[in-house]
Amino acid sequence: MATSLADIARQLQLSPSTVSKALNGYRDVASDTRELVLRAALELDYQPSSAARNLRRGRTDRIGLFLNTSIEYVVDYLSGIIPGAVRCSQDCGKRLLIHTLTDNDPNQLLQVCRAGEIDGVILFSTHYDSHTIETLLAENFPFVVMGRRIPDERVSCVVPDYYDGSLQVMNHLLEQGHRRIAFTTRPELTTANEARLQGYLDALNAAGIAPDEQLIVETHIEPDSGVAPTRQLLALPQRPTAIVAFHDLVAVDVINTLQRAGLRVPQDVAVFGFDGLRAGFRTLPHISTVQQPLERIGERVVALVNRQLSDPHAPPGQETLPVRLVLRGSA
Amino acid sequence: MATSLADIARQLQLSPSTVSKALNGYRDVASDTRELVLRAALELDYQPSSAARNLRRGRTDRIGLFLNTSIEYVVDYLSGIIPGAVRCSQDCGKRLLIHTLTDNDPNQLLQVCRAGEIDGVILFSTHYDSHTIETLLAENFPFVVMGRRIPDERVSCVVPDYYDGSLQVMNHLLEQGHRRIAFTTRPELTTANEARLQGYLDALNAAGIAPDEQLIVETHIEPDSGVAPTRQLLALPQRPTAIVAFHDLVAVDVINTLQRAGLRVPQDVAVFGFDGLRAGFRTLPHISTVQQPLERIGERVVALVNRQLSDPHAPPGQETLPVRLVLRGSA
DNA sequence: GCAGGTTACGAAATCGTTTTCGGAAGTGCC
DNA sequence: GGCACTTCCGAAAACGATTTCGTAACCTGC
Repeated sequence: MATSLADIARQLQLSPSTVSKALNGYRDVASDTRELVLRAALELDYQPSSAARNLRRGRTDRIGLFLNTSIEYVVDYLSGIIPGAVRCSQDCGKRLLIHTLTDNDPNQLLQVCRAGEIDGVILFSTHYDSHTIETLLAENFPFVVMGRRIPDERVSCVVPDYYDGSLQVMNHLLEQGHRRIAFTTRPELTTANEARLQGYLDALNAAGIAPDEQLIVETHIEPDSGVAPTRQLLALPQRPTAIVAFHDLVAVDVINTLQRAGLRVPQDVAVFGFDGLRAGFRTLPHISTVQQPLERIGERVVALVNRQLSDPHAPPGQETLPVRLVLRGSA
Repeated sequence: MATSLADIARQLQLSPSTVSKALNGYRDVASDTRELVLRAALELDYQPSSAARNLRRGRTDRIGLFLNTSIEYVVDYLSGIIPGAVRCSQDCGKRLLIHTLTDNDPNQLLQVCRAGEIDGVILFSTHYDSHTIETLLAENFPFVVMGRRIPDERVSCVVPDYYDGSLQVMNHLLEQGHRRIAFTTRPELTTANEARLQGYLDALNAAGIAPDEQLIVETHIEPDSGVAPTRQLLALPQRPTAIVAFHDLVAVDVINTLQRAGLRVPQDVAVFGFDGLRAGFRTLPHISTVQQPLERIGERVVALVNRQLSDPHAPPGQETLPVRLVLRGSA
């Protein structure tokens, strides 16, 4: 049986109210008694009942994040985000909790919010769901979308500047003299996708190069899904001298495939990825990439949730964070 | 403001008790009223306050898992475990929550347990901590250790059969005619480590081969940490024809390094990993490995926690799950 | 009609905190 | 001594659900 406030009160011949106030730093307590209480609490390993406290206070000081099917890049991305998010939560006096969804049921998210298990929620781009967002807005529940820009000015979100990243990559390659630059893109139409592709096209355009449709190929992030597109590119009569993958995990496939075909990276073909996940260190050479400020994204996301928590009327924040070219060897 | 039991009660001219009983399936309620209540609850999007319910019931139906510094292989391992763990929790009527530790403070784990935020906890091998375990035992708090055997029969744990896995790998390689087989091991002395090494030695011994100390090298799981040991092995006057890495992520480095040195995998050097993480699909060829039954581990771990929850006097369970050789190309 | 049983509901206690409010004791000042 | 003020503490009311227990009302069978 866990020790309660009443236990301490009984032992010290005090009332629970006084004990509570001593522990919560009310000025309402003599410093002697506070000393006593603190000592007793420490001695008894007292930890206030989270349920009781949450019930009474009407809040939990917890921020939730939902993990759906454990897609590889989600987990990888998540682990990049977490240090920043955890640090920021701590600074705000909150704790970050990762919830698992059974069957990826988006309703569970709403249930958890309505049950008051968390005060605010971070929405991962992969379970963007307009019904969820509408409901959260309607119920006035604090939330922030991470990694995707939502075309609704009432929702807060934090996104990396994919467009600029794409421009940076292209300008770097163009400066190096590359003229035939291939680009892999996702089949789905997301704002991130569009931004990357637009950067690619704009950069080519600015350099006076007409885009070649054969150099734009589609691929997924599944294992090996970058292999076929790479082979396809190599089979072209005039093969590209650089390949920009929309994600580091795809770049891994690209590099492996190139090397398998006897080509040297970056001498024969330069390769770029996006995101700056740890997977980029698992090839030789390491992957040159558009580094997302992962820790900072985690930090800002939590900060925006926290702003909504401390001021219910705070305006939503839509933040675009700068990305950074990291040259590691593959380009 | 969220709707409460009282709101429904007021609307239907009933008492909160009756509403509660209707929602919780007591036989104590006329089926007509139950209908009414259920309909009203649905209509009002009613969700019981988690805090109130937990407080009153003295339990949360939540199982916790703690994520410390997001080490790459931890996250990767975790994502393998989770589907099974989530499924099993759901079957037991529980939910799985992943907690983040600030500053990796093991005390936070105890605090969360004592605060009654969760009913039971899954201890990840990476934060094995004898003080934590002693305390949990002393306070009679349900927990199960995952991935590491604890030399204390009061502790439940679930581990893959590393020893057998090591034997299987070695026997496979020996059958293929390999005689000079290198083995990478971790500097730390863990039971898993010992088991793998023992399997290696026993298999060599059974084949009448004297172990060569030069073929046993130490390495970490950091990016590139498998590179130097591989080069070291290649520099030997008589280089090994097979390399067994203690982890898939190390095997990635090994393969990259070999290929970089112009050697073909598996023709010139065969490579094995351990664990069967997705990283194994990110090389060409894919990594042959000792596949852990990840989903099943997740499932059993939750099942053991749940057993302790439903029967406080259930004996601890120490389960060793069989592993399986998966040949994917690198050996 | 009446004892005994069942059915359907509500009153009230309870879980362990927090927080408001009131009051006793002490202090300072004229 | 009286008044105002501060300091410290406790009583008690919440928070929102669950659960025990009591009790009307209704049935059933003799």
